Amino acid sequence: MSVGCCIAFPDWAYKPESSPGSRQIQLWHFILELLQKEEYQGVIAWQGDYGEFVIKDPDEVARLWGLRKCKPHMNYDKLSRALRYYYNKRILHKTKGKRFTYKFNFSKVVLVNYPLLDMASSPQKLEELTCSVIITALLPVFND
DNA sequence: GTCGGAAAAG
DNA sequence: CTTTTCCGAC
Repeated sequence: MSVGCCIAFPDWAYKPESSPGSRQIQLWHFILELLQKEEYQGVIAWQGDYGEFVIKDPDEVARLWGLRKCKPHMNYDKLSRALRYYYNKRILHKTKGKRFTYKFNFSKVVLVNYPLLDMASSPQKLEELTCSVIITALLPVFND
């Protein structure tokens, strides 16, 4: 567990500059990025349970991802394989039965000394937080 | 559609 | 190490 300025998050969410995988944007980070922007709600959006999101337009998400990584031949088949590698890493898991739906493991994300809410001692409080609050808190840490 | 092995790229 | 590419199996 690593500690940031205002929040503490698991090591899977922490990628220092020197870390091998940090040189290029991580897929799950990119997903979080799209999820945060309203203009992509027709392409990918939060839906269902806490941390759950649905890819409404798989081809478009793949196109956007390919654009970011300069991989013109990216498609949902390949993007989804990358997402499946996250299962064992406990970053994501599949919401079975729901098409194009995955779920972030925010249960491993613990916020401490949050400016407005005191949830460090109450796991229930974390569940009450909206995903957008979590993302808004996490993204500044990951961005340059 | 989803899964996960295998090989390979960076 | 993460992700890309390819693909057989269900």
